[in-house]
Order: sequence, then structure tokens, then C-alpha cells
Amino acid sequence: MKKFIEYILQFGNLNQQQIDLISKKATELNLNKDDYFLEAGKVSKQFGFIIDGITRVSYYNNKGEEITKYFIEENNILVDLESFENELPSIAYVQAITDCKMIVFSKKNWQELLNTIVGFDTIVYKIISKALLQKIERRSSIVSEDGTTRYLAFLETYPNLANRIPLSYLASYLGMTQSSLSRIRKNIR
Amino acid sequence: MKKFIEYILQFGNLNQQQIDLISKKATELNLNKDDYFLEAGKVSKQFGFIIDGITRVSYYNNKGEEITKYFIEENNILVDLESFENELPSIAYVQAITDCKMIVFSKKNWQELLNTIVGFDTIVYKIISKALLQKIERRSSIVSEDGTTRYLAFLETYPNLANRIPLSYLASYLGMTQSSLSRIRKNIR
DNA sequence: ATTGCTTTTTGCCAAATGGCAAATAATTTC
DNA sequence: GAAATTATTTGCCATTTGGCAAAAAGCAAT
Repeated sequence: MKKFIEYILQFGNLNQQQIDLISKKATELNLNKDDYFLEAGKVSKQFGFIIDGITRVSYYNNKGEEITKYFIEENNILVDLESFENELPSIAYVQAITDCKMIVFSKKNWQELLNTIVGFDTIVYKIISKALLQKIERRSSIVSEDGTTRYLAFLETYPNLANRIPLSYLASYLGMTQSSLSRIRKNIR
Repeated sequence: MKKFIEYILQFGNLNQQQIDLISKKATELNLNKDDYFLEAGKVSKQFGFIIDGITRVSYYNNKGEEITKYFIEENNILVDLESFENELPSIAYVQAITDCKMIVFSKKNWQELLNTIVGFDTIVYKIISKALLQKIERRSSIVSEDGTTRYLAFLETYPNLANRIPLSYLASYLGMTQSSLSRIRKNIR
């Protein structure tokens, strides 16, 4: 919980009473490796924050291949905004790819916090827009490079992720096949 | 201006007085083809909305190639959030690729609207998060496909854009060379 | 240690894309 | 409308990546 409070306080100030309220509304959630936080077709019911672990967001393209769109690791919020805010079915899967320790808020509790704490909406806005901008940034530079460059860029963006995730997830994230990524790795050594 | 008001009203309600205030704070801006709305290194001073025309956001990768990250067309907001909100130098160029008719707000006027109109912040939050989510969506599905599929997907996403933009911009957006895109086009015919 | 299961690497060849330069087409300027 | 400029297409060949299947390596359970 402390980690989440520290995270929030980067984006604005809160007094102790407000912090206590947030803590009270939060729930701890532990996911085992391969558990789903959210599945396509279901409505996202929780606003999450990853204390520890790595998740991925994936979908199936029209060839039926499972594509990893994002990796989201500890110290980041985890929520399907469209689904959570508008109560629409999610398009994507969100899955733990390591054991994960999380903090989650039900929609009801989250709303209560937004209604009760003055200025919380602004903090949340900043958190969300930063998270979205980060997603955009991580993706946008990747398309125009060749496989090797994309892989090297990935290593820089996520310095300690490459060893913790299966090759197949990483390959689809980088837009290449598993064998190509394997060869690229080999050439780099 | 009417177009912008209509756009805003999709995201929340405003009374006539509030609408008038917004109109009063807005400025019309016309860009000629190839004019820059924002240049890398400079701070974004304006919150924009495109009434008519197409712009692109670009940067130079480390090989010195100019890469188009996004196309942003009429009926969308146009702002470098990081730069506008935090007064940091922009990383990217924003350029009109057709003549553009825009509505813009200075940072000062924009702040005044946020401070004066109750609920405007919520509307703006919705507008911005929708725009960011759209950017993410447009990009994320593109990486894992081959050139032809990427081009066809582009045609669907931007049905009437392909003929209005130079091949070189589109090629770099799609992550391929100009000649490859030219060949792909030929094969599709 | 052995077995069974999953993940990663590798070989082989085909297909897609890149790099470069020349040819063609389209657009602008005078 | 001719010339100059810019954008697009094409040819040729090298390089990268994909598809498929088999081999090797890693891991877990017994």
C-alpha cells in the first residue's frame, strides 16, 4: 500500500486523512503467474496498481494469432479505461506473466474517492494521462525500426524484463516471430 | 467554431453562457500546407482543434530519418500534452500537410476556462483520454502485421486520407520504405 | 536420474522488404 | 506550355524475416 501512496503523491498532495481513506478503500489482490486480471468480453471492474510483478495485455488478431500489445510492470496502474469507465466489454486480455501483488479498487470505491477527496480527480487525470502517454511513447518509436533495433530498444525501455518473460510474448510484442527473435538474440551475443 | 462546440458537447453539457465564454477565448488559426504548428525544441503554447485539414506528428530517429508518428485530421484536438501542460520543449514536429483551419487557445485562456467553467476539467479530461486512447488503438494493432495488412488497415482507419498525403509520410508511418509501399499499392490494384 | 512437457534454438528454403539508382509521372514555376 | 522541381514507380540484387519442422535445452514431477 505504501508504494501506491508514494506513487500517487508524485502527482499531487494529500493530507493524512485523505491517504487513510484511500487505504481503507483499497483491496490487496494477488495473482498467480498466468492468472487473468481481465478477459476479453468482460467488463473491467477494478482499477489496479501493480506493487510487484509483470502483466501483459494481449488480443487475437484476425489470423488468430495472440499478440501482446503491452507489458505493464510493477509501479504502474493497470486498468482498461474504456471498459472501466464506460462499463463496456473489454477487447483485450490482461494476464499476469509473473506472480503479481496488486492493489485494486472497486468501481464503487473508486467513485467514492473521486467524489470525496477534493482534487483527487486532478491527480487521477495526471496519473492516467501519464500512463497513456507512456504507452504511446513506448510504441511509437518501435514501428519504423528493423527487428534488431526494436529488440535493443526494448532492452533499454525495460532493462530487467527480457529475462522474466517468455520469448513468444516478447516476439509478438516486437512484431516478429519467435524464431526471428531467437536469431536476433543470437546475433547480438 | 460551431464545429468545436459540437465536438465538446459530445463529452458533457454546457449552457449558452459557458459556450459563449469558450468562443470568446478561442482564436482562429489558418495554416498553409507544410507550415509547422509546433517544432521540436519549442514549447507548445496552444491547445488546438482542427476544423479542416490534416496534420502529422514527426520526429527524426537515430539514423536521421524523418518518421511520421501520427496523422491527426479534422475534428480532432491537436496538442502536445507534455509540452503544453508542463512547458517542456517538444520532442516532435507538428506540421500541416494540407491547408488547415484551426481553433486555438492560448495557455492563459485555456487555464481561465478551466478555472471558470465548472465541470470543464472533466470534459477536457474525457476529450484528452479519448484522443490518447485513439492514438494507442491506431498504433498498437499495426506492429504485428505485414506491410500489405498494415496498409489495408490504414485505409480502413483513415478512409479518405491516403490520397491526400504524400507517399513518403505514409510509408514512414507504416514502418516501411517508400518503394515497398509503392509496390504494395501496385499489388493491391 | 528418468520421463514428460514446454520453451528455445536451429536448418532449410520461400517470401517480403530494403537499398540504390534510373525511369516515369505529377506538380509547380516562370 | 516548356522547363524545372518533386513525387512515385520500377528494376536489380542483397538482406531480413517468415513458415515449418526437427533438434536441443530447460523445467517440473516422480
